[in-house]
Amino acid sequence: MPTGSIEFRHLRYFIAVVERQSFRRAALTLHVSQPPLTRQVQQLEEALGVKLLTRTSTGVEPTAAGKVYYEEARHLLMLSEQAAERAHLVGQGQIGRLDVGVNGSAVLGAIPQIIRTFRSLYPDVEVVLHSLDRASQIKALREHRITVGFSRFFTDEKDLTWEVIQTERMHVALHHQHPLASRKLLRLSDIGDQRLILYPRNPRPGFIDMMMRLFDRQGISPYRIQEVDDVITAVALVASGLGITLVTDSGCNLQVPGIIHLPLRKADNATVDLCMIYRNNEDAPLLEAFMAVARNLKGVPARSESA
Amino acid sequence: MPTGSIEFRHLRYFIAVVERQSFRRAALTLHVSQPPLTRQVQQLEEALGVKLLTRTSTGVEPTAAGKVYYEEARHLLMLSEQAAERAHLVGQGQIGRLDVGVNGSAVLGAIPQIIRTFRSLYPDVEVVLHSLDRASQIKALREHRITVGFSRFFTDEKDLTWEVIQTERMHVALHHQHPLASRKLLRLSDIGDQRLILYPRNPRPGFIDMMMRLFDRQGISPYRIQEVDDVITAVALVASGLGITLVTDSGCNLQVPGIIHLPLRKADNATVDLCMIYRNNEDAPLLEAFMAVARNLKGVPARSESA
DNA sequence: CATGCGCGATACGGAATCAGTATCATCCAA
DNA sequence: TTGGATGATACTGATTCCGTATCGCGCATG
Repeated sequence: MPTGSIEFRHLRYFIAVVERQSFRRAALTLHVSQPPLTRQVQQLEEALGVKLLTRTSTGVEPTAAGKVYYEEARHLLMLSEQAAERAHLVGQGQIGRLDVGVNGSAVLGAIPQIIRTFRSLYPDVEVVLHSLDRASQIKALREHRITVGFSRFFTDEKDLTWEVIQTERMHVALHHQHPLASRKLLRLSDIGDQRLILYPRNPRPGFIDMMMRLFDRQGISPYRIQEVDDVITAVALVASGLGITLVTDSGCNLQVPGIIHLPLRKADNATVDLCMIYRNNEDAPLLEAFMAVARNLKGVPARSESA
Repeated sequence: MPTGSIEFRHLRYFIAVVERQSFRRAALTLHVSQPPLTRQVQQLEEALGVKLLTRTSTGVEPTAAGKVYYEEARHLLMLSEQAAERAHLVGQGQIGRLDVGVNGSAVLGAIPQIIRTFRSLYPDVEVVLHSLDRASQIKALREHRITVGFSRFFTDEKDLTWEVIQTERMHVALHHQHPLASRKLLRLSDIGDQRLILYPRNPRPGFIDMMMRLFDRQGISPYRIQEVDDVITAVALVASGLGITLVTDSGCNLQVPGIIHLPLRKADNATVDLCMIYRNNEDAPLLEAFMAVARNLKGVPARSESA
């Protein structure tokens, strides 16, 4: 039946007294006078209902219970310091866990480099990747299952913020025996009548719709379009000579035998963004650190990874 | 860089606020007003150098650091309670460790029963037996390696106390074909001229010297004495027909084929004590409990263990 | 045997801390 | 727009804690 509440002060004082085997000597190291030590240890003994020290004329000696509680008290103080240290580090974003939502196709781009750079700067942070499409990322953000998401574009949401991390130019991927393969540069009008393989089929609106808007802006109406699930399928079909497709800078990393990539002329503005989305007013140091890394990679071409 | 000292109060308040997700609700359960909670949590945040809670209009929510520290704080409070409980139990003598010094020959007597009874009363106390001769027990007591020792007798020491636990009568162990084997009762004078096997050879003074004093008191001078190391060797020699020996009540437990035990008449006062020794003014609840058990077994014949 | 020295325990006054009351700024909902 | 709830703040009273002075006690020493 504990009378008063035990506080860390009791433990600190008791430990000092045990270690110095004397109230007076402990008082010196603690920079307090001796009476408070006597009182605090008395309070501790009363709270525990056990005599912790045997007072002799030459000093003090812990009882059996005192020896046990001494070890426990030291352990508690150590754990308290560790807990404070841990909380501090988490607050600084030095340790912890960061859940990132990534879109299937965007993973090929700047994301690997962002994550690699982040992990080298914060080696004690666990980065968990969640493969989620755009809508799922927004849902996961609202449910706090992820802290940040990546996709090609986002719609405005009142509780979320998104920003463009990177803008990539589009390239045409075609078979090396294709009639256009000898060109150095292509324009959108060059491929309007080609058999176009676009992706992904879902979710809509998506990359396909962005491209269609680009064509539409120039009065071009592609009429031979095949929709597939992902960029890899598209490239595989191109390698089989079934048509041509459009890939980003980073999509060019997807090297497949028999396929060549030709840039589209700048004037066509055939670009696609990589966007990052997160909750408004999120006070997460890890997110701040991660966003700083991501923003620093702006403009760094995803292709120039010297492999 | 912690400004003030963290106390358990900070942890208790913080935990309540996190669990109730509100300063006001936490104040109700803690039976304090709301402002102290605000201040204590602020102090905690300042000491840790981290914001632990995000204050919203509907209540509070822990930050990443807050979640981590909440778990740590709960753990710390739990450990503190456990430490208090443990120290209390140790103080009550309910748990702990008791180191007992035993003498080789005395182990056959009341000691097994004492320890068995003690262990059934205090099942969570670890009883450690140390096989030490008389001098080693005294040394071990002074060095706090054991808490209590057992032997046949002790010399007075200013820092130690000893008391008689049990007094056993001596019996004569002899071969069943021995000429005296037909008797019901023997007197010391009957065996003065017999071939006597006594023990232990070391340390001196010991059991042999006690017996010799007994004979001397009656003007008997045994002249055919063989000293061996221990009671077991002595009994083995008796079984081989090489002489007779003297054993205690408990020594009769050492049943060997071909050997019979005959009591010595009471008038000869052929008895031997079992003594217990411990440090003066020892404030060890375990020792008190153990001594209580040992004293209660006084007069209980060691032989009457219904096997 | 007397005495000095060191130890922890105690008494009391002042300082620091804490808790309680009243109030404010803010946000959300009706 | 307004009412209700939230946490933060200012100020005052109460509690706790600490420091100085002193006591009683045990042990060593002359």
